[in-house]
Amino acid sequence: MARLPRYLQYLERLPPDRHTVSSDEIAQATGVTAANVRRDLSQVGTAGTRGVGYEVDRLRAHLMRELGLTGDVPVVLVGAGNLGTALANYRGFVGRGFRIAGIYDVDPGKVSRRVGKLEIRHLSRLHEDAAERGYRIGIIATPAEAAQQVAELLAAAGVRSILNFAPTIVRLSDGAVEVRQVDLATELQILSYYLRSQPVHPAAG
Amino acid sequence: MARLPRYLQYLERLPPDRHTVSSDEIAQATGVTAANVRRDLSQVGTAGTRGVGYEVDRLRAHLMRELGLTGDVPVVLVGAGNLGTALANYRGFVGRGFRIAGIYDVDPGKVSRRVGKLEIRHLSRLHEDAAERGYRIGIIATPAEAAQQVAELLAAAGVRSILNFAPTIVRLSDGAVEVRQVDLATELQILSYYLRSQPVHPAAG
DNA sequence: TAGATTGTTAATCGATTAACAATC
DNA sequence: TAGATTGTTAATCGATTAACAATC
Repeated sequence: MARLPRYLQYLERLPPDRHTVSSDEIAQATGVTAANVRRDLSQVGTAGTRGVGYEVDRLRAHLMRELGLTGDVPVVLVGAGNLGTALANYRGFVGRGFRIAGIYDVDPGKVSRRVGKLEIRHLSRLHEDAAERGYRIGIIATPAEAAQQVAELLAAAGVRSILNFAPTIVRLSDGAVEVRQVDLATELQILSYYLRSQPVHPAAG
Repeated sequence: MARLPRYLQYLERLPPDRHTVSSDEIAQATGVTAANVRRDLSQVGTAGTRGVGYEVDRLRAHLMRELGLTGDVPVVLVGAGNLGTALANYRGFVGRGFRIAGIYDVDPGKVSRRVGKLEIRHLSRLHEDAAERGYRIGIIATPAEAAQQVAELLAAAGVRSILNFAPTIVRLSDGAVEVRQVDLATELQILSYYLRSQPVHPAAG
């Protein structure tokens, strides 16, 4: 269920003195209906208390377990350009159970340079490193032309989930690999769709 | 309809000698069912030819018009850190109808530096610039703490669609502003959910 | 004509919601 | 007890799909 991470995100911003939370509060904060929140939570086996709500700590722990965020999922990043570097430095991952455990590129000008604490390694080392470091999730931040090939390398290296930022669709025949496409231009196009019928709006407010 | 951009993306990668395309081909390439493709296309008023398929050029032009990609949508970017810089340089926008028309930050160390052809401007100038440059879409690439306030500034400046990369949920009371959340850690968490029940997989293949 | 493929109907499926009994 | 809030049922809604007549 794609909403669980949103609930978790909300819980994590709650002040530490909040001990319980109601489905209605979660709903308000996340833009979901209260009935839907309760349904989602009961579906993943969370127990609230009638008349009281959900215990924040237990709910958070439960959601993290449910999402497989058991502390430390090693993530491998391919592509050390602008976007790759930004992702490697992205603060949002810290404390959410993920750790960038390796960065790869094929550009000799980039290989062996450092990004934060990690040294960029040549892509040819991906396979051997994977066995050792146990990469579970792969991020593709390469140019479009390289994405398909990188996806296949990642799959062959045992990665079972891929997040693709390259502006191209990658297809893997292996059904066991989950691929999520984050095409930034596509996101803009979706937004643009909503602009469609709106008049140009002068600066207001 | 959030699938239109995917169809368009597929059409754009087609070799120039392809004159027609069938719903089945689009379906295969984008991972949607053929019936769904036909339904989507007919819903936006595209006409195919029975027994032949869709004319590529006409379909592409139609989708672009439908998505409001009439050449040049000015996009404003707030936050000139790693992620903001990466976004400003992102190749995927070019040729997809978008143009980063302004970059803003509040850090004096960044203001008036250059990113590509653009000079980073102080956020306090956003409102006046907006009237002049007609920003339609805003991208938030700031730290989480600043995101809500930036969203409000953007809305007040007349921006009607916001893409938020900061790892926090922003809420705008103004229903006329569409906000899309692209939380990178959330994307990973969704992937992680699919890893959940899978055994750790040794490097294969 | 024969083969291909659209556009659309009708059936199905799943997700959402309102509502309320259960219960703290 | 009275007020609050869950968990779940049943109704609703919308999206997906199979299937096929229409038609190139």
